[in-house]
Amino acid sequence: MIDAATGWTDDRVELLTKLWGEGLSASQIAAALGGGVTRNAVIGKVHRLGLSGRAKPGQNAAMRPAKARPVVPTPPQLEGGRTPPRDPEQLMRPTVVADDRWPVEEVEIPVSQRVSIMELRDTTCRWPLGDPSKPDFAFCGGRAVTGLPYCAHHCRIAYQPAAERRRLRA
DNA sequence: CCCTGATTCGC
DNA sequence: GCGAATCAGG
Repeated sequence: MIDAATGWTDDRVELLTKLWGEGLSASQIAAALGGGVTRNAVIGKVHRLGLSGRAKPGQNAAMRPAKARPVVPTPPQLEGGRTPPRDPEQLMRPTVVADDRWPVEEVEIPVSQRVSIMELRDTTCRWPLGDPSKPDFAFCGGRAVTGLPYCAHHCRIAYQPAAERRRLRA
């Protein structure tokens, strides 16, 4: 194990810096980082890094009053209306984790809370589940992190730390 | 009540 | 260095 959850590893700091620079709020970044990191931890780190004092509070794309279309950061797959793989099994398991040995907690998504596209609210996690071409297609339906399209769990998957092969070499 | 970042201060 | 608690605010 590579002390991931403990302390700020290079890639976590990297992601923090990147997302902060993109204007995401501390809580949003905390959700993306996962590992029990709180927004306070993020803010504290931001200050220690001297990243504080961002441009303008509220000018962030992800925080703006969602008008026309909500900003969808990094859908691992299924972007656009494109229908990627035909294999339902693959769709059910967005293995974005790929080569990373990132400790993404395996949390089962309660099928019971899944919602259809009609039931999506702005605070509903839009993580796609299932085959879009089939009737059983639905979305995660969890409580999305404010300003982001996904719940905390799916944020961790959507916002993976920059692939750093540097350490992977080990 | 939801959220925001800023600061303090014991660890 | 870290982050919970707290503060000040929207």
